[in-house]
Amino acid sequence: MPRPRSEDKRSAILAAATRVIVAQGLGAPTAGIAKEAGVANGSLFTYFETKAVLFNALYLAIKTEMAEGAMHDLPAGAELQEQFFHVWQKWMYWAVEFPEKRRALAQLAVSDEITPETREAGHRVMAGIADLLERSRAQGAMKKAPRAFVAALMNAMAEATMDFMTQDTENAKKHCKSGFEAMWRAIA
Amino acid sequence: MPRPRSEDKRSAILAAATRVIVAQGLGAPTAGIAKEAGVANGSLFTYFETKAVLFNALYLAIKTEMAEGAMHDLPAGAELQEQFFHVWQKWMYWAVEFPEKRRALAQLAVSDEITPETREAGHRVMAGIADLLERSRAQGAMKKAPRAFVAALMNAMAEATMDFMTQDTENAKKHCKSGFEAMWRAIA
Amino acid sequence: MPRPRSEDKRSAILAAATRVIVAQGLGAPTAGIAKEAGVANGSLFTYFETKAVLFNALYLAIKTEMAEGAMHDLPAGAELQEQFFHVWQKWMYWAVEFPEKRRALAQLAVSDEITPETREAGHRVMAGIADLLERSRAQGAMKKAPRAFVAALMNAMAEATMDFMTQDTENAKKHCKSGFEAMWRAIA
Amino acid sequence: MPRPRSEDKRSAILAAATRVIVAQGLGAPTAGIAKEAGVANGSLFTYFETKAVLFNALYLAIKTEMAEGAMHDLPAGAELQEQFFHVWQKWMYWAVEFPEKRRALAQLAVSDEITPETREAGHRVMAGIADLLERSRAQGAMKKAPRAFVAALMNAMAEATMDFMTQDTENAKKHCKSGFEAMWRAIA
DNA sequence: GATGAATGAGTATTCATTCAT
DNA sequence: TATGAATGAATACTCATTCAT
Repeated sequence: MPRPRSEDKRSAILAAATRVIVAQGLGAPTAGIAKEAGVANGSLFTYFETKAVLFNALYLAIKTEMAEGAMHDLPAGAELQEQFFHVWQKWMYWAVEFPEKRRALAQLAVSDEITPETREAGHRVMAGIADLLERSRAQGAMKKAPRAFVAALMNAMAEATMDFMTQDTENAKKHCKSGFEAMWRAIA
Repeated sequence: MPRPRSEDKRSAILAAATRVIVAQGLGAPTAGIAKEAGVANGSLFTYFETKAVLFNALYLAIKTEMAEGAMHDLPAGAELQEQFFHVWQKWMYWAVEFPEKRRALAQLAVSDEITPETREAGHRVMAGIADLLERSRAQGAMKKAPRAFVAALMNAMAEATMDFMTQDTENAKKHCKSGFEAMWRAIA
Repeated sequence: MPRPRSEDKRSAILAAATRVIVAQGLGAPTAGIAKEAGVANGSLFTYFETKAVLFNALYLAIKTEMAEGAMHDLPAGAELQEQFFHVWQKWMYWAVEFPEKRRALAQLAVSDEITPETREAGHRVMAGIADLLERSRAQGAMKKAPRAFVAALMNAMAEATMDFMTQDTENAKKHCKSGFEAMWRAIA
Repeated sequence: MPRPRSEDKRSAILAAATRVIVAQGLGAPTAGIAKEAGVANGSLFTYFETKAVLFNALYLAIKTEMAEGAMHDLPAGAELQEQFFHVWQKWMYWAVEFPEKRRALAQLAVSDEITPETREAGHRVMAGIADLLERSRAQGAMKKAPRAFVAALMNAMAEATMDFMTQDTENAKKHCKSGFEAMWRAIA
């Protein structure tokens, strides 16, 4: 695919979109995003054909970054539960560190602008986590439940935990652990 | 003695809004909602001052109905876990029976049109479920976690279960039970 | 012409319209006028078929009242200039006493809702003043100018004087006299 | 280097507004003005932020043009009365030549959309005439009257004269002179 | 006659996208 | 390629008037 000249400008637009979406929601004018990014409003459309394309790209970019954050430094040799907890922790702390990205992602996730293809790509990007989950589930209480159901439950619990950690950063560490344990009890 | 304001018409507008929101999202034109309700587009505004007021009213109406559905026929004398499962089941089946209401509610819930007051009222309406949860948590694995965190986890798991049941109605009953058990393990 | 039941209500509407027009201009909603008058919005239309009809009626009512105020107690036996000054004075003081009526009248006068017929009727109502003017003009500096032109000049000067008196009520008496003298010099 | 904002387009919008206001009043839709100007309806708003801003700009533009018309070719060395008559004549003939501009100005002048700042700017633009008037008044019959009052009287008489000249163009010249003389008698 | 709910045409302004420069 | 002016479709809400009660 032919990339437009400046990768910097592309990133600036994505970063600006994140900020603007958090502040004003998905209804925010593209002109505002362009301004925040320091480019002319028409230029936005040389990097992203439509607003929807921009949103899909942003969704995937944030989700990718989140997954990479979570899988970073995975202790491959360790016990399964320990590996999972490591990932969980990185995941949660990424969310606490980049609350704007997470909030933008949350808004994008419920939007009907995000296509099934983009959502599918989002899942693929999370494959590492899904794999851990799969191995944890296989012998546990939910061995008979469909894996997608279990994944949905884990995700839901992860989101709830992130929310709580972000709201009450003082006790973030405690909530992180307690959320993980609840998830592990539920699923493994 | 003019025509009195009609409760029927109010309900028709709420019901129409539900359908239209599911089909077109929150950006749907008020004119479309009015048409779907069979009233003139100006009439919508004699029942709801603004679009935002309509959305807040709808959010609360659906949430109230959902809570009433869940708490219906509660076996007050039974064991705690049994009571909770009863409520859980009614709750899930309400969601399966009225998927449009649930989808509309989900969209409204993430909208920034819904005021904190409305959200607060929504919580009050769910007090019955919150109370059961509270009693379940008090002696269990999460007795030290903040109740709001536990409530958030339960809600998240409930939503995930509803989604799954709605997607795979054939096995709805199984998923309902399995979701409840996971929740109970996690929380009680 | 068949009069509606209550003359009181009709007057209340006219009075309310005066106040509302001053406060909000001619674009003010009929509903607001009705409310100010203490009647239901539909009732306004049993007294005045349309908003334009109401405005025409109000224009004429105020103009009539103004003319009657001006011609009151005319000293029929006196010198022409004295008679004229008497009328001028009454006219100006009516304007100072009822500034709202005058402001409403001013707005109505420039509106294109007021029909030529209504304007014509307004002139007839001012016939007494016009007659004095005519007698004053006939021998004076403007004896060759069309009477309508002279009337227009006098009116314009009268309006300017009223404005000034209303703005600076402290010196109203002085301005009244000075305005009259200027008019007399110009016209007689 | 995008298309620069076009001064022509701005003027076209002002000219179109003049015509449309005369034909339909100040309530005329902006879409109509845009169409008359030959621009898209959104374009109107790149030149004037709101309808009110457009109206204020138009008021000032017409008033400026009128003042410039009146003060053109002022015979600076001549007698005061002669200078004044020169200005008066130019002023009146400007009004006769551009009756639409004058009618639009009259409508705008009574509108409450025109801000005090704009009115103030309008006065400044007429400073040349005000100055002549001031010099004429200083030694005359109205030397003791407030200058604002005298200015108001002159303006009122000027407006009345313009109206009459426009209505009866055949005798415009005569009315022009006769109006001036009346004004001079009244004021100087 | 009185009421106020019902009607639906009407309108300023916004905004994604295009395009002349 | 970058710019920002140009475009015109889209939309919440208002309001004169009508009409059921």
